[in-house]
Amino acid sequence: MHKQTTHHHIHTVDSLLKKNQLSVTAGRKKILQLFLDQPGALSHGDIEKSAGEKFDRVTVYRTLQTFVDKGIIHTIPTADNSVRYALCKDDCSEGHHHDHHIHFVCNHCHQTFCLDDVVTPAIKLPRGYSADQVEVVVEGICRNCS
Amino acid sequence: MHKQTTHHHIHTVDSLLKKNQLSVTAGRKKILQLFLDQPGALSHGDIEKSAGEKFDRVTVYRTLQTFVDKGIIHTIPTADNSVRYALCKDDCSEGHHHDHHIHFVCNHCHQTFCLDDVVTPAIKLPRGYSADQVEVVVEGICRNCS
DNA sequence: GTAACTGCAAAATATTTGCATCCTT
DNA sequence: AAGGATGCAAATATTTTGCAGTTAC
Repeated sequence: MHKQTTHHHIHTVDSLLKKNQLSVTAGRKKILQLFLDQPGALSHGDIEKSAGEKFDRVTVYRTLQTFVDKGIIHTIPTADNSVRYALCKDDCSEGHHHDHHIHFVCNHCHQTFCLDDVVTPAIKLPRGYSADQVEVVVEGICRNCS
Repeated sequence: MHKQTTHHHIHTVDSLLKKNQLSVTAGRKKILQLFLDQPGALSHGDIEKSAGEKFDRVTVYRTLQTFVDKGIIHTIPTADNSVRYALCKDDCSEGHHHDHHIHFVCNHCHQTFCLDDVVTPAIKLPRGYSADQVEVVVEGICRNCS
């Protein structure tokens, strides 16, 4: 007699994908795991040349877009051209991102972090303007580099 | 006897270029004038297909980069891929941008504005982090569209 | 089995570089 | 006249699209 196991292993990655009605595929699992394995944000290039893995460029584009659409990850605005993605930890849903935390770009190690504990401040806009979303990106030196 | 005139006409565009030790060329004047002529931000594409003008693509790239380097314009961080530029109205200098205003992206007309009167709020960072610059981008509906 | 996902090829876009020519100072 | 700026050609890089084969459910 062998030990009973549930037939669905509740890996975090799997459940995240299932929760969003996405097929659980090897590629998606690996890419999502990359986000979970580190605290920062990842660019398309980071993922494509990820250690040991060899992801097809197109699959990475499509996977990232799918994750953004589903509210699993979000893009981070940066003054330079680069597009970076980070896990959504707030209550994002399909078509609606609600990231109320700020983003921090370290000028030393060049990593990007979501500071989940720092809430975006209220902005007092001039008459006539109304805000849907406020994005804050702070540049400076991160905890690891200071 | 004729009225005395200075031999350097103080056109805004000319003086801006001279102040930054740049040769005053037709292309630079026209591109800089585009920024002065409207309140929003411009993308590379906006400039290239600017009404009536036909700018060489490469010249636009080089001119924008030159202006950024000199602190005449600055890039605006956006969550989507697009790169947009706006005039620096603060005290920017070569190699150091100091834009303390916020940026506003209208979800209706899709224009980007610098709200010069809205100062970026102070952000209280967690211990260990230090800030060099704070970028705020607000998305919503602008005055003209509301 | 069927719909969804992936990988390859290739198209479409965007950006950079080299160099000869032209313009500003 | 000399150095910088421009325009063209072409090299690179980035992103999108189509389609046939594969995989998840």
